[in-house]
Amino acid sequence: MNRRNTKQRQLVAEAVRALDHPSAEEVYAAVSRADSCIGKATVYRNLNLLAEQGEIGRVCPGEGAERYDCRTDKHYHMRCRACGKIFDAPMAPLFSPVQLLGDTGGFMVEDHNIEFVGLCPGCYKKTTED
Amino acid sequence: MNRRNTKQRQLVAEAVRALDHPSAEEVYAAVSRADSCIGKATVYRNLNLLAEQGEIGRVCPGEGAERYDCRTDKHYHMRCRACGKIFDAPMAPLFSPVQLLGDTGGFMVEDHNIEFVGLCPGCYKKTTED
DNA sequence: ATTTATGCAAATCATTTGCACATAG
DNA sequence: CTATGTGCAAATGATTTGCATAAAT
Repeated sequence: MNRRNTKQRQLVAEAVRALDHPSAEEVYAAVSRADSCIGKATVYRNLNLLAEQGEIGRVCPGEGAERYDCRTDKHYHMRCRACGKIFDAPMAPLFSPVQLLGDTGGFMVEDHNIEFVGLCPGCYKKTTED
Repeated sequence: MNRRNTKQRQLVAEAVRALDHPSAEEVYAAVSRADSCIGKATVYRNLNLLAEQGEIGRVCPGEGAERYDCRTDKHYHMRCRACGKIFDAPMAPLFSPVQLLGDTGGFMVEDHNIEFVGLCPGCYKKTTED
């Protein structure tokens, strides 16, 4: 399982870094501009691979398609319920959130995520423009 | 839009209450036992309807299919990364989590969710049985 | 009687997989 | 050379939708 450095993989990694919390579809669109022959499956495969290797982050929103993240450090997100866009939450990760839990009944907590949901500036504006 | 009280809707609501954070598929399986002719679309439509009306809760896990919840009060969940099952987290909901946030840059936070991820007792046992 | 709901099948959307061919190391 | 990766099309899984029919009110 020696990973190779293909042009396609590089393009996918670059796209994730250039875009802001893109979906696979958005990465595909961006990468297609540089290499119009690239297959969507290749984009998906490389997103999974880069995420597994810790080179990019993966965001699993409560709603909508997966998104990818150039940041790989622990942080939380805010999701706009109107447009689905993801934003970094301005909040330091909880140091030891497990201390907030009572008796889990034997459930081994390994990780946690916090998602804030609301309206991004653009979508909020639209709701007040009526 | 006067909602009707159909046998199917009752069965779906009962199944959500009888099961523990079931998926739509699990609700369908349970309801099929009482009414073998029920359509899967009817189950989905009623789950959505009951959730919209606040009669049941909906859990959107970071991974895996949506799940439904007899509890409708605010609470957090723990998800087993091995079997996908959802458990209630023994933790009081944060009173005002928005206070934990810095400047959101105009993002209007309306809600938040916390998901703990790990291994449930059963799946943890399996990992140590080797 | 009317309107809301159902069952079925087909459609949709995001993602993965099989396979023959291409290519990085 | 040979394992790893690619492009394509088909498969998958969860959920939604269109439509003719059924049943609550």
